[in-house]
This record gives sequence, structure tokens and C-alpha cells, in this order.
Amino acid sequence: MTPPDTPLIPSRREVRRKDRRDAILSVAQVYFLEHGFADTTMSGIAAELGGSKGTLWKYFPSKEALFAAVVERAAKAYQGRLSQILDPHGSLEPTLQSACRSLIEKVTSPDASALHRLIVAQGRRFPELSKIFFDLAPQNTRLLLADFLHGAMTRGQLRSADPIDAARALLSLSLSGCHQQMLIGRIDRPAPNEIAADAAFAVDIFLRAYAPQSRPQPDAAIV
Amino acid sequence: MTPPDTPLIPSRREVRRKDRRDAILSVAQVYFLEHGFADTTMSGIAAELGGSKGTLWKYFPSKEALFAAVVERAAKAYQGRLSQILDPHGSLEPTLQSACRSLIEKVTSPDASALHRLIVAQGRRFPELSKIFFDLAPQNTRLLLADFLHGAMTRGQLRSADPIDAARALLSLSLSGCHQQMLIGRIDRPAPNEIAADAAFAVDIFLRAYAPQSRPQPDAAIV
DNA sequence: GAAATAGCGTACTCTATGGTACGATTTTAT
DNA sequence: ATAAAATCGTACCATAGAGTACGCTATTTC
Repeated sequence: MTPPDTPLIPSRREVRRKDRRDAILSVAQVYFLEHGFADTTMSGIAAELGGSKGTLWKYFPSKEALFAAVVERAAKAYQGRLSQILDPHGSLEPTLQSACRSLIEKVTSPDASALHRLIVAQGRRFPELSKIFFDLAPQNTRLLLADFLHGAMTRGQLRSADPIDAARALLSLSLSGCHQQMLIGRIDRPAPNEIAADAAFAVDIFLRAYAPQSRPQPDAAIV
Repeated sequence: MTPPDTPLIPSRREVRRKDRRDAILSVAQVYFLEHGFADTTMSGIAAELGGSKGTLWKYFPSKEALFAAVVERAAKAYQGRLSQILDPHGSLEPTLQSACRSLIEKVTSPDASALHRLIVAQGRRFPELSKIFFDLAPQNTRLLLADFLHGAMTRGQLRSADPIDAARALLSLSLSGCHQQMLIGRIDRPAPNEIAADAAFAVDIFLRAYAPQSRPQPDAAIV
């Protein structure tokens, strides 16, 4: 009865297939993040999955394809929920600080930094993947933040300037502490108070540099 | 005659050996930078070298050992000559700008960024190497710069603050442009004017944030 | 000049792993 | 119920590359 001939109602097979595919990606992601590209084995993934190798190749025609799928999926999941925090009605400094804190927290999670490492590592082999990832993740965050800063500028809370540049400055300041340490491998996880300190530092510098009508008087020559 | 029994006079053999070792490292470096760790083959290095594989293992007991040696050597070579540029007598802004420019230039050279990528990529497998590298390279630069900034602070050219933090801020601002783009793989080489622009931007923000006695309060009027 | 040493070339072993083949079994669709 | 599709398990293939063995030659030392 009611033959589901439209693609709108996914058949049981299709559902199952999607589930299976997702399961594969999850297992693969763990492996890739943990071991990197070269040291992840298809056999290992298949074993962990419980299925057979043949099935694996039925879903992904090669290791590279699987890797690409993992990265794309992870990149999408990476997208930040920064927008909620960036409330234009709150007062500026606390808003920025909590935004930065939240960003740093996210970006210093073990998964996120492992992903970052992985992408950078394979940047030569999969240049398109880097692009996808960095378009989805940092680029997106920057735009969100730039938009917010633009608002603050028009409200006179900040001096007028290129909001994209301003966002870049704030972001890079935010990530110059724990995050760097993590990527370097010098620390495993930042302490919460370090995150707060990084955020406070970044916002402090940022606000000094972008205070309304603040113009430093040293030897001019700023074009 | 005059048997050179002291180790001070290196025998011809020792010289030769050192040369050979260095040649191996050079070839290996090219390979590693170009292909990463996993995709560099010992056989390939041996072939390029012209020698035999046996010789290779006579110098380095394993691929990992060779890799470590390459990184250590490269890291040492990486150390910056920033000190010459940081002349305490010049006026502040141009000095900082040229220092930043020079840094960005160095750090965005294909070799440097390939090295950076390599280290980050292998950070899990060789944590000690990351430490060596990042102690030698950015850490060193930061200290040099911090020292200079400290001087500028005591001379009243900058407000008093933690010079290390200040150096961190300036560096992270400097590297937030082309350098990021490069690591991401979005560009291959930065145009010279982009480098200058990045430096100018960083120094501008930095000077605004670290201007002497500049407080974000608009009504200042403090001498 | 003789002994030690280093290096060369080549062939070889061993292991890991991406990817395939295939018959048996289960699940889904009708 | 029955045919088609998906999965499973397992054995297998092909390749690649780290590391070894070994006999021959060139260089260095004394």
C-alpha cells in the first residue's frame, strides 16, 4: 500500500544506507584525527566498524575519498554558534570577551585542534579540502564578528575602520595564546582561566586600538 | 709525522664524514619538506644522493632518526636575524614596520612554511621536535622583540606593560594575514605589497594599543 | 705498502596495507 | 514467497617501502 515512489519518503534502504555511511564516517574520523592520514588503515576502520572491507569500498571508492568525506563533514560540524553570543544590545567589552572566550574554548578542544593539524598536514595533498575547511570555519567566524563590529562602529562604540580587518585583529589576538601552544603541542588542554586570560588580553588590546576617536600622537605618518 | 692524536684536528675522514652527513641531511630535507614524512622514502633519498642505501643507514639508524636530524638542523637555521633590524635609535614606527616586514617575509618563504607544516603535522609523533623547533624559532623571535619593546617602554615611547605580552600581540597581528593564508594553502607566495600591508596594519594596531599614556577614555587630558 | 675503514650496488627479506574476489547470509522490496 | 540488493567473512593479490646482507672497490691512515 501507498507505494513510496517519491524520493521525499526515503525508503528503509535509503535510511539504512545513510546511517551506515554516517557510522563509517564517525569511525573514520576518530581514526584520522587520532593517527593522521598515512597511519590510518582502512582495515582498521573496517574492523572497528564490525563490517567487512568490501562494504567500506562500496561506500567510499578509496581512502582519499573517505578522508575527503570525513573532512567535509567535520568542517560543517565545526561551524560556530558565535552569533548567539554577539548580542548587539549588551555592553561592548563583556560581549566581546565572552565571544572570544567561547571561540577559544571551541578552537582549543582536542578534536578541533586535531582537525586543524590534520588539515594543515595534508594541505599539499588535498588543497581543495583546506579551502573547504577554512572557508567554513575561520572565514565564517570572521564574517560574523565583522558584522557585529560594524554595528558597534556605526553605534559609535568603536572608531570607524574596516570591520573585516578589525575582526581579523581581534581573532588573531585571541588565538595567540593557548591556541598557539596547543597547535605546537606544548600543552594538551588549556586551563579555563588561561582561556579567560587570553580573551581578556585580546579584548583589552583590541579596545585600546579601536576606541572611538582615539588617535595616538606619536610621529604621525599613518596613511 | 706529527700524528694528529688530538680530536682538535679533525682527520680527513672525519671531515669527509661530516660533509657526507650534511649532504644527506640536505637531500632529506628537500624530500621531507616536499612530501611530508610518510611520503618520503629512504630509497628515494639514497637514489638522489647517489650513494647506496647501506650508507644511509650507516649515518642514521632509522627514518625517524633522519627526520629528527633534519628538523633540528632546519630549526637552527631558521633562527632569525631580527636583532639587526631592531635598532633602538631609529624612530619607533619605521623600525617596527621593517622588523615586521622582515619577519613576515622570512616566515612566508616556501621553505619556512613547509617546515612549519611539517612540524605541525608530525607533532603527535615527534612532540620533542615541535618543542625544539618552536623554542628555537618563534620563541626566540618573541624574546628578541620583547627586549626591544621593553627598551621602548622605558624610553617612554610606549606605555608600560608586559613586554612579552606586547611582543606576542605584535607578532600575532603580523602573522594574521599572508602567513595564515599560506599555511592554509590558499596562496603560494605573498606579493611584496601584501607583506608591507600586513606589517603596516599590525604596527598600526599595535601602536594604537600601546601608545604612551593612552587610555581608552576619550576625555583623557592626563599629561 | 698494508691494514683498516667507508662506500657502492644490488639483491633480498619482511611486513603493512590498499584494494579485489567471491560465495554464503541477511535484509528489503514487491 | 521470491527476487534483488546489500553485507559479511575471509582469503587473496599487488605493491611499496623500511631495513639487511654481502661482496667488491676506493679512500684514509700509519
